[in-house]
Amino acid sequence: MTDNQALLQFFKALADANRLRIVGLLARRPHSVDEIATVLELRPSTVSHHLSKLSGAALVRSEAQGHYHVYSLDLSSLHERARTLASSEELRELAPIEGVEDPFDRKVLATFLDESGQIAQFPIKRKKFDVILRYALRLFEDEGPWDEREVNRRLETLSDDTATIRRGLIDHGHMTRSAGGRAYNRA
Amino acid sequence: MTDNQALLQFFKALADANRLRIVGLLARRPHSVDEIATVLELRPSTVSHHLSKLSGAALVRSEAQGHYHVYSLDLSSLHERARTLASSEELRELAPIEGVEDPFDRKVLATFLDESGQIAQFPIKRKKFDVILRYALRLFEDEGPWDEREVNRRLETLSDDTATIRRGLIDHGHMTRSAGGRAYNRA
DNA sequence: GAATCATTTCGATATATATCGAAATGGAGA
DNA sequence: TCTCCATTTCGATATATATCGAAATGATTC
Repeated sequence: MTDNQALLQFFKALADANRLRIVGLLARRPHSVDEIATVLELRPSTVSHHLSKLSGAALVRSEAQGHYHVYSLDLSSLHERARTLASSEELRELAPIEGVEDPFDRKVLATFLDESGQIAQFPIKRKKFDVILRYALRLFEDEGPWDEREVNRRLETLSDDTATIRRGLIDHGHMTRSAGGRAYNRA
Repeated sequence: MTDNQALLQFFKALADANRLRIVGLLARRPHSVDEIATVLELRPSTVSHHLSKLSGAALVRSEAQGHYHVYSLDLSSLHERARTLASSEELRELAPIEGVEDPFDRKVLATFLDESGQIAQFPIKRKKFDVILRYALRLFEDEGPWDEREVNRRLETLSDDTATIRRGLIDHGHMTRSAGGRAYNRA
């Protein structure tokens, strides 16, 4: 389950009028299935269905007490989601970068690329900068070597500051230079 | 449209994978319908459908630019909802108090009553305290007068502190005493 | 171990809605 | 005014899901 799937499940769990009413009840105190069914005038089986959706989204937790299952609200989960909604960075990650599987890479790219694919800002941390560099390497999957003008031409699709990327690719060992520095190759 | 309906609409708007992706795109920069359709590989009519749902929840706003309609994310609305999720008081209001129509009264009762109907805490502000008192008056809809023991017996369903309510009912003019203070009547 | 009780699961049905193609709309530019 | 273009609306269809009653489950109590 990816983060995005979990977030979707969260919203689906709350996208129902009766489930919102259940959350409202549990926000006051824990309730059993039967109590909820009585107050909301629903069948126990229906309430159980709703609770399983809320539980799947980690919004509620249940504890067995005698014959009853007592459900209570998981506030920490709610607060966590509230933080996501308030964070522009996390929102950007909702639109995944095509073809990047690794979650960390996705997160970094979502943060530092704008939607047109341009690098909005270079990461300071080496590990994150490396993600950008590996992403840039995708532009060089054909047979090398390439001269500096060609390298620049391709890197321009990522940023005006081609020099920073080019230097990074060399310094981080993703590319090597030969022919007296005039020819670039993949490492 | 009540607050709760609006909140439901908000969650429904976000309870779809493609709409979450659209939000992710708009979190980076404004997009036209056609751009979104291209990136997400959906028909423009489908994207338009989604945008109208997001717009109905006040999550996005659109501006006409030439032939294009440019949609952008309404962050203030998102932040507002994030605050709701983090507020236990607002969550409690999701389960309405039976038979109370006035929105202000509902809010006050949701805040100061626990689900068992007990008064969790007495409001300081006179206006809110008055809501509680009017709620307490529901216990006296039959023919009076009632003696103090009877008044207390009924008020016990609301709070152990029957004296505070009883005094409030007199002081705020909802009830009067007669027969030398031994008989209580509705004002 | 048997009976009881709340809860869950299952099967069925009705409603909601995501998606598309086609047609309508409405502005911008000629 | 007429044309063009993106967008929206409409109609149709397929999928998802809310709800219920009945049956199964599982734990507690006698």
